[in-house]
Amino acid sequence: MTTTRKVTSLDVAKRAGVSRSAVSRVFTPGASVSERTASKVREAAHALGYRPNVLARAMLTGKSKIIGLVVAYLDNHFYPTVLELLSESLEREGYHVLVFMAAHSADDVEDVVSQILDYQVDGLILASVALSSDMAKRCRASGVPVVLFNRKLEAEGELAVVSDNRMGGRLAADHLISLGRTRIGYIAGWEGASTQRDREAGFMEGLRAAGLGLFAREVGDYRLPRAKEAARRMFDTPDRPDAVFVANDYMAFGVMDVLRSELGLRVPEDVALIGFDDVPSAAWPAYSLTTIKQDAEAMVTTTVNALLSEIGGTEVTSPAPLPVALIRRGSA
Amino acid sequence: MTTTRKVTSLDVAKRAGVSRSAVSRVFTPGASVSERTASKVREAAHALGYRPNVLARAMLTGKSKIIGLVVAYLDNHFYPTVLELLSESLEREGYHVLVFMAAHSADDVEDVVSQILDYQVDGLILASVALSSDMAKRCRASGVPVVLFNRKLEAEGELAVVSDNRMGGRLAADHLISLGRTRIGYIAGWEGASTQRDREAGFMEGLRAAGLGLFAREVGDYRLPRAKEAARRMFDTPDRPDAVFVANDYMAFGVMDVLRSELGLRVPEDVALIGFDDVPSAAWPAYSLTTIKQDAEAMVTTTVNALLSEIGGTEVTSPAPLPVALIRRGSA
DNA sequence: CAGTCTCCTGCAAACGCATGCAGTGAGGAA
DNA sequence: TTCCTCACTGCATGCGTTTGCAGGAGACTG
Repeated sequence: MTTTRKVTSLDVAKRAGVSRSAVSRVFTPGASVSERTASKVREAAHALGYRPNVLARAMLTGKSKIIGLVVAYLDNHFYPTVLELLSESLEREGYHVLVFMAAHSADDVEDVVSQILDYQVDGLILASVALSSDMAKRCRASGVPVVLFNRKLEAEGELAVVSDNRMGGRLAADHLISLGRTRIGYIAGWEGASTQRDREAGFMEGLRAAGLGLFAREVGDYRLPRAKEAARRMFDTPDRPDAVFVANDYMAFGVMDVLRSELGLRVPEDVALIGFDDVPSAAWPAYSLTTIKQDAEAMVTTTVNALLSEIGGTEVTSPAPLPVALIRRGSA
Repeated sequence: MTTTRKVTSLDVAKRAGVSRSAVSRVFTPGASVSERTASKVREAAHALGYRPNVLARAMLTGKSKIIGLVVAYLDNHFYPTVLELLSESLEREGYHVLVFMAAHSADDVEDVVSQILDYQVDGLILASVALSSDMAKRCRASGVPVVLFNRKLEAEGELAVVSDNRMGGRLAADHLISLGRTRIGYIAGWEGASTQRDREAGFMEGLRAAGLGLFAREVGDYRLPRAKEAARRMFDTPDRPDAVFVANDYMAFGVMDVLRSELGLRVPEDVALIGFDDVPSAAWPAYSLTTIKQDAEAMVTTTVNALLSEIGGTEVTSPAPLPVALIRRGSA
């Protein structure tokens, strides 16, 4: 193994016949260098294969150009999409994404956030995961801006980017009601999540507005197996709902599978089904899932803007909830 | 904004009445410290909220404890799964994952790899993406071990972890033949990928062994829209195949959608369909896709082991292709 | 009690870079 | 010519750690 020694700015400096400062300035946009030395340096750098060491620069400037991302559920296809968008968007701004997987326990999140802070990240995005207010404090103490993605914290004034989940729930209710359904059920997500609470609240509001009550309720915790169990409990009985709103698409797929494959029910004839998120596979004909669309792109753009502003020193407040839309497909 | 100043090892040292070296040693496993000072330091550190700066440590030791991951297709559900496994597995070893999205062009990969190297990563995993041998050389020059995940490079002796794609293709062929199908088609992935080539080679081998030729061939490039177009070209004709092997599950879903929803064909009665990967949704009843299972967990474990060995200085050679298995479901 | 060993500790030098400061030279104005 | 300005450059310092080295203090042996 010909472990070639690492090539530093000094090597380039020597080869170009200038000082280390000069080569540093060549790689620092906006610094004062003559075109003559710049080209000498560039040539030497290229010949030696030199590129500035981001870590060393980070130490000095205090800016690591890396953003920490905590994420929990990658099996819910919404999050891979978001990750992809986020990463592309941040790369465009010269940042990169350090990914941390969190189990769902608060302890774990705590632990993970500590680890992230060790990397001197310039910012922190928490997706699908909440943050203890204690932890939030520690982040602020480290001067690391954090934004919650698709989750909000009631108590604190934490920066959060969310869709209008309440309106989404309302749209779902209105749609099912407009279809003439009356025995309407709800399969909830994880009760600790603000998305779950808001979607349910909006949904209930819609039912109430039509003078209806909830016919049945189960909780699926945003997990596939739990959602399927929930569906069985709710529908494997003669006195079953004729419509159901499921708190996200991922669970809705499982519910639809149970309805059609296990219980032999027809969707939407026997039961109308509506999900939330509009993940790509919701559009696939095998499911053709009617759903409430969250605009992932807008959410990501908003998140990145907010985060970068905050990093730039601008005090920023949580943006308004982003609009959602009913996407009518075959299932309702 | 009460931008609390960053707390350094010196602060801790002063508070604990010791030197910086002492606190450093407390946080360096295996260093020589008395229990007495260790506890003093730990207490001071806790009180001040001190944690060692990973970046500073990285500069000195040359080990950043971060692994670069380049990935291209996150819409193919195989890769989110892998990312999750990879990240968890590496976190367990004290590493973290810096994610880079690559477009599919070689230029872009080149560019992305350069960026990664700037971060002084300890290792590099390239998933779903190939590497020019020139780039490989540069990595080796930087002393950064790289392993290709689910892709191999014919030319170079690059470390690569792959399944036995050839055997997978063979299994697919054998199975379709055992079903009595004779007009058998193939929808290829991106022709630049070794997975595509190997799967097709194994498949052809199976057909030949049964004295059959390929009835039809189209290419889907591992992209959903292209796969659907390919399916239309292949099946929207009276003289159509009675079975088709699709180079991965992601495309197979699209193909099945076209067959059933657009062309009104029955699967498997009219056409038997078999995919590759065994992504989680292949098991969902709406598709119930017969497929060749790649053992993602084993692939990840193997990858991590190889990478860590290489980082540890052990020269390592590409492991043998990992076993695959036919998963019989409803589609064939 | 002297000598030796062991264990622990602090000093200082790195790691690779950015940046304030002072100094150089060239060019322009008077 | 002289003085000032301005664009450029190098020196030296510092970012927050780790670590080789040498010194100090006990502990142990004889």
